[in-house]
Amino acid sequence: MSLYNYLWPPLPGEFYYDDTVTVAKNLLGKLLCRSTERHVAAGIIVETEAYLSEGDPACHAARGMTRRNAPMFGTPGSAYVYFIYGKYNCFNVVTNKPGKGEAVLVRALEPVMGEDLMCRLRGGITERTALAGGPGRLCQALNIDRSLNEHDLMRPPLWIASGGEIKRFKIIETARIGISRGAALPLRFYIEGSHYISRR
DNA sequence: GGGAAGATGTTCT
DNA sequence: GAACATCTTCCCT
Repeated sequence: MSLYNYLWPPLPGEFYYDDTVTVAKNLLGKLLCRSTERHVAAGIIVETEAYLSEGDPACHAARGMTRRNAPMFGTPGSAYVYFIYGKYNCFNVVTNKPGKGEAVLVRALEPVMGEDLMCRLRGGITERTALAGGPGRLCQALNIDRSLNEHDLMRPPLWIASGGEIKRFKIIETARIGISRGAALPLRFYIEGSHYISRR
């Protein structure tokens, strides 16, 4: 148990056993925390997308379980990480109920700690808005890859904490980004006015 | 500030 | 063999 896990205790498991749209909204303003041997990096979640098992053809689980999407059917509060476009990883949080096949894609962070580490992992990029603004970027910045599949997000080296000190904000709902099927559904959520989201 | 195009490799059909 | 929950670079206005 690291010092930072004590300072930023993980959200309880019940948080994730809820309607996936509700969890996607509730994750906004929370802290995604990553520890390594020597460092801790963390950022405020400012943008998410919900992927549903019913009526949502864009969801990886829409056509049943495969080897890739199996972690989506696991325990709410565990990680689903997949590899995309030959280069990038995307980080999701499993939600709802075990076996349901739903998840929330975390799309953007506002860096709050360990920016030096994020900068290095991102190949020297220094603009704060580009460090973790985008699902592929935030996985690079926090060194998240498929080895963290099914990781329990109540424990280091990757956990989600309450961002208790974050002030009130309004949630904007839009269509999701980068998909062809189910593209009209309003399942993307972000913090109004945030400069750190992936796209306007 | 925005649009187009190419890179890249795993997964599923 | 096609699709893909993306990013970067390059060129345009």
